[in-house]
Amino acid sequence: MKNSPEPTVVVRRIPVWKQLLSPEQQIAMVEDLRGVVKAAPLFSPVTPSGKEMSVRMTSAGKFGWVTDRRGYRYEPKHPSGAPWPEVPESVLDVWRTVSGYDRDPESCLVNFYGTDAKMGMHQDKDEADFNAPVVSISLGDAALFRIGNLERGGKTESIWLESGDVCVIGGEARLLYHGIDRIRPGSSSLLPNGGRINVTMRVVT
DNA sequence: TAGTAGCA
DNA sequence: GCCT
Repeated sequence: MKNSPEPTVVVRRIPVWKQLLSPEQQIAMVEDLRGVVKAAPLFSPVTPSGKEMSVRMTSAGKFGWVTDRRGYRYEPKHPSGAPWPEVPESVLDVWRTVSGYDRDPESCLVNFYGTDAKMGMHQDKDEADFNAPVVSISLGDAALFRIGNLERGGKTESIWLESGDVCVIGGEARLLYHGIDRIRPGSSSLLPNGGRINVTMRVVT
């Protein structure tokens, strides 16, 4: 992969590389992610308030992000008790290309969005060190990504993230509220059954 | 409040 | 899209 290319666009201090991954790289990554899901099956997380999230998720790496009535946190094992699988090399390559960070990620969260899935506005703040960025990879159907402010409320900006796009949430943007408003069904043929995969990598400790 | 529904 |  190219070394530290310039981002295509920057939205609210979040750099976005459109089509950083070629179609061939996207296909290979999806194949790697199928291996992750086989070892650590997708589950439907429940928020601390007891509501089921519309995305299904799993993780790879040393820690995986989970939520249930006990709260949001990183855990060293899948809810089944099995250890999380290794982060695929294809995914790590993206981190090393765009993160600008020395340490490798300790957590790789894999979120699957069906046609109707959404993600409400939130901050990523379950990590110990906000100096490390969050790197996000989009695969499959396009998603409307909304970026807000350091506190709830106020004006927001949106951008469509398409298959192969990568963005980095770091620096001054690290704690911005953000979310996914909707998925555009049929916008990609990468996933035979449609939907979107979002892969996010983080340093957790 | 990593949620939802309702109205326009 | 805006509101909560």
